[in-house]
Amino acid sequence: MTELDPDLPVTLWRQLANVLRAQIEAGELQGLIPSEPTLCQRYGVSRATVRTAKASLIEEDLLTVVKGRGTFVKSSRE
Amino acid sequence: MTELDPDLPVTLWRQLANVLRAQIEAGELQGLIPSEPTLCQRYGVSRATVRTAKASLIEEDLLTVVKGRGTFVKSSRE
Amino acid sequence: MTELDPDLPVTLWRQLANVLRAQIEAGELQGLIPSEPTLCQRYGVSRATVRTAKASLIEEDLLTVVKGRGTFVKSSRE
Amino acid sequence: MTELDPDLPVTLWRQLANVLRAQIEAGELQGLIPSEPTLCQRYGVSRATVRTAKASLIEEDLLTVVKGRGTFVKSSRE
DNA sequence: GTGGTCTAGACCACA
DNA sequence: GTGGTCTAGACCACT
Repeated sequence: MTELDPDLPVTLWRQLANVLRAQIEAGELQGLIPSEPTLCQRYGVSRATVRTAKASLIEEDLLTVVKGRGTFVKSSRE
Repeated sequence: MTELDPDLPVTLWRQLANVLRAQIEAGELQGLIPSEPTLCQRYGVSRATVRTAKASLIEEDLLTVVKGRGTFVKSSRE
Repeated sequence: MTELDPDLPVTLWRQLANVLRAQIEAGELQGLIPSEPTLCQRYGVSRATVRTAKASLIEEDLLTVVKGRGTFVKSSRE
Repeated sequence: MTELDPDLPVTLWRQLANVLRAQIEAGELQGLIPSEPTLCQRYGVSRATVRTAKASLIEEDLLTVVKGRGTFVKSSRE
């Protein structure tokens, strides 16, 4: 599993966004992505970090959120 | 049909309650109101949202429930 | 699919219970069984018929109900 | 620990409200009460059940909520 | 075939 | 890391 490094001169949320973006572009992450608590545990970061990383990917139009359902990788990708 | 907007800064159940209240006051909704599953479909929300909206209108004394029969607009309205 | 016959001198719910019991004993029905509305559609019977059939299988200790989750085939079967 | 019984002819949320009310009146529950997920685990119920129970105690003016902080036993009790 | 209760778990706003 | 809102869908009691 890709690890995040708090000692890098890059914010944790940006590292996490990079990791997730890479997984999406590699097709490893499709459809419904893991929940926020799951991502917190998996990458050992706080909820705020996960949310900021997700917000940045939503801004990039890579993710979309459905309230009460979860967060999904945008399907309109080729 | 009145639409609900998940992006408004007011909860969905409150929007739904407002819509139903307006229909009741306009006399468009009388007697037996549509069932909860029907309201779910019509407004694209979950049953919990429908129930919360209805609970608020019952609290306002606009609706009344008859077990096993359905929910009715209070007749003591002029 | 096994069909139920309203013209038989056996109640529908008993026919349905027999069908389900056979499926359980054949191992075709395991774990979570279909919901009540699904069974209604599949066998073309009313909700009451499904519930009576299920009640009889629960009485026989073949099924167990978990509120809010569903109905399960009893695992303590060998 | 007080147990809740799904088989009693009283709803789970009402049983839970009764338990919490008794603890408050006995002084066993003071200040910040356990979080909703904690109460879910402790009493083996869903969050919706916990929330309904809490809503009834808030209605009774036994509890008060501070957004983002938690739920507290009303201090104006002697 | 209605409303009543419940489960499981998601994201959101706020501190 | 809390409570707030929401989704999806189960069984139950009653008519």
